[in-house]
Amino acid sequence: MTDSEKAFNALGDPMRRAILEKLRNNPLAVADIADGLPVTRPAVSQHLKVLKDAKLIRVHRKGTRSVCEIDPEGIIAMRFYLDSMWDSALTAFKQFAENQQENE
Amino acid sequence: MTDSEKAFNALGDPMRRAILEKLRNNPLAVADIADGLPVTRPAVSQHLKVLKDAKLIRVHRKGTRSVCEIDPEGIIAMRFYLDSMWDSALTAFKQFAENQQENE
DNA sequence: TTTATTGGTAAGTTTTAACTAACCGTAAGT
DNA sequence: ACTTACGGTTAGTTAAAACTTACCAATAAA
Repeated sequence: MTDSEKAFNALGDPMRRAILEKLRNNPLAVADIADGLPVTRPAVSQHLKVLKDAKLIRVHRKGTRSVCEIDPEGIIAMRFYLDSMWDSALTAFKQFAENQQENE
Repeated sequence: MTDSEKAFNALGDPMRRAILEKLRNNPLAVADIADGLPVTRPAVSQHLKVLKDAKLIRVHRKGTRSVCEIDPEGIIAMRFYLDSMWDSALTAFKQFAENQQENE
């Protein structure tokens, strides 16, 4: 499975998007992420594993704490996929317009 | 729910990504989309509903056929979200670097 | 060396969503 | 008018994945 596939799978879940939102402005420890969310800390821990595997976050130990921050790599992978899709769509529209003109 | 939220939910599913891939280069009718996919046509029909609601595809009737094509609007919504996330991440990294320098 | 703090993991349950089978409606063709 | 092609919808089933509880390991503080 490619990075972008993993990333799309990961961000398909609203809770994981909420987690990523929490990390938008600053790195946070796991407990801080879980705080305020309507799920238990183990659930958050499992989500973090998925986000990490999709390269949407990076984690580094700081004593007993696991500090999480956004990883640009996953974001880039998704952007690349979307840009490619965007280009294809534009090309398809252009071709369609040309075909229309032919059949006039 | 916002457009980008719907779009992320929609593309979270591999089958829906496969469907979008099929539409990458040209519009297709429902049966043509279902052809080759390992699921039944009704399943595809339900996926198309989700994709349409997320503004990732547009559908227009042509006789008895429903012709589907990529809708740029949903793509744009996701790109916008990712760009915003990207900006935040960069700013956060910059701030972190500055804080590091202070504490030297 | 005890005692918190922090967080990862496993087992089992619950919930969600993907899927199929069956059915119906509409438009074209004969 | 009959028939075929094309697709949307519903009900019910199945499969996936999100979640909780319980437990354990590692670090830091007392």
